[in-house]
Amino acid sequence: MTDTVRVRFAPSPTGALHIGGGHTALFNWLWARHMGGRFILRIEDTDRERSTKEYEETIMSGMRWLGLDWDEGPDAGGDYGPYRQSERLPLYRKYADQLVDEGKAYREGDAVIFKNPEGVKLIFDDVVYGHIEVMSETLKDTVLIKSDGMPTYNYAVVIDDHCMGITHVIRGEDHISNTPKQLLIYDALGWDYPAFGHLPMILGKDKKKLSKRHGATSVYEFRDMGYMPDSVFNFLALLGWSAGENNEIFSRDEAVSLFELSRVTKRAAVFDMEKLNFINQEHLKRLDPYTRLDLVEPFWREMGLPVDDHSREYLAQSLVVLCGRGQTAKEAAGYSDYFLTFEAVKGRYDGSDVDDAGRGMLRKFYGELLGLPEWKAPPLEEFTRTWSEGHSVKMKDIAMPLRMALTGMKVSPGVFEVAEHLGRDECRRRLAHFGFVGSAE
RNA sequence: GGUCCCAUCGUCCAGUGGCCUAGGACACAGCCCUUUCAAGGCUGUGACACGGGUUCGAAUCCCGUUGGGACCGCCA
Repeated sequence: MTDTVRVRFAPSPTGALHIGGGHTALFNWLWARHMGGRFILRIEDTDRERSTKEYEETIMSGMRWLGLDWDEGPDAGGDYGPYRQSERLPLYRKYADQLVDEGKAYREGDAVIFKNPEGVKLIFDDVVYGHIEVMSETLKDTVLIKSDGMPTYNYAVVIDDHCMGITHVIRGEDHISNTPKQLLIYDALGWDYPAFGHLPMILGKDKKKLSKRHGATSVYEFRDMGYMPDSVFNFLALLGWSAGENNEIFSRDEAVSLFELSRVTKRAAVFDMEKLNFINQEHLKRLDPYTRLDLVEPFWREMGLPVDDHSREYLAQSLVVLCGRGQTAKEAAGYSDYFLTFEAVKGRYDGSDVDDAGRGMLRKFYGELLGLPEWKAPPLEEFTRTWSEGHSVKMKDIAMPLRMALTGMKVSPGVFEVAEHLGRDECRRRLAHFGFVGSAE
């Protein structure tokens, strides 16, 4: 039991779950699950100014959204709690006092400061970056306890990782230069080092560290844009790791079984929206219609469409007809409004692009079409093809107006599939509205 | 400035001394399919930063150069 893997994600609750934080959490989670270990959530709320309970909540729900469940944490409990640093103050105090007593640290005002030794070679073998060594004289004295009684990051992280039995410290590459400082504290306390595995940074398109300037950066923004948790998960997992040469679209379970910390790459990765779009579309395609419906429905509602006027069956089938069009649930919702209401069509199209001569032909054709015995896509298409040949008009000259009248869009799924799904009566109603079908005369 | 890290197509990855005239994916271009758009199929453009070594042999190892990045807070 003592040698099971224990990893942690230790965010500070000073903002929503950032895409970089999500990446770090994800890799920790993958390693824990792959190894059958424990994934711990620790809240590093030692910045009294900026930490809030609300952000703590936001971060946790962001992780839940991504499907990263933790075994120990502020809400989950565990044998190594408390899991909020603000609640572990006596512990930090205790070791700080010990360090002062041993002459390894000194007090300055209310603060406790670690005395930086000289001539010590600090060495660690990073699971990802390999052998790294730094001489202690390149470092300075570091504050352990701040004047307000709170521990600093570099100190608390050591105490907690040790006391919580963390076996692998997996975090962003920006912490590599912090590691030697922490090593000094491990040494001073006579503790063994955990294994360290630093993760490559995630950059924006301009190759600068990802920030708000790059648009969406909190995982919630991706949810709101219509991305699936599974695809954000998949995409993030691909930043700095690969599951093998021909395996880019995968599930959580597949990632868990394939993941290897030693296969993580060192080079910073650029966050590429295009790739995320592709991955999301792939995951969307693989969904069964009703699950897809659950994803799209909120966006239809957001658009003010009459979702409740239709059956679940009809709505799900609408997405089947849509057939993978749209890279996000939001796009899919936007591409399919005409299935829910004719109003959307009327808002886009008024039939004025058809001249009188054209209208005459269309009335003749649509009149016959609407009279067909079977209202199914194949016979509709078959009839249309035959008719267009018989009257020497191009297929698209009679199919396109139909598309416009039915969907109000130049672009849609196969128009006969759309017509079938809409039903004969609804099609007649829409065609009649634009005068494409003769009212009695 | 000091310390540390990184360096393969525009982007994400594969590649761990010979299988590499460097492979896949996204994006891009063309073609096919076709009632539009997607999807799908096919084809193409496109990279080992540079210079020295080591070696019979280097994208892979070593050194240097250049270019990026991180850290150097009583932030985390």
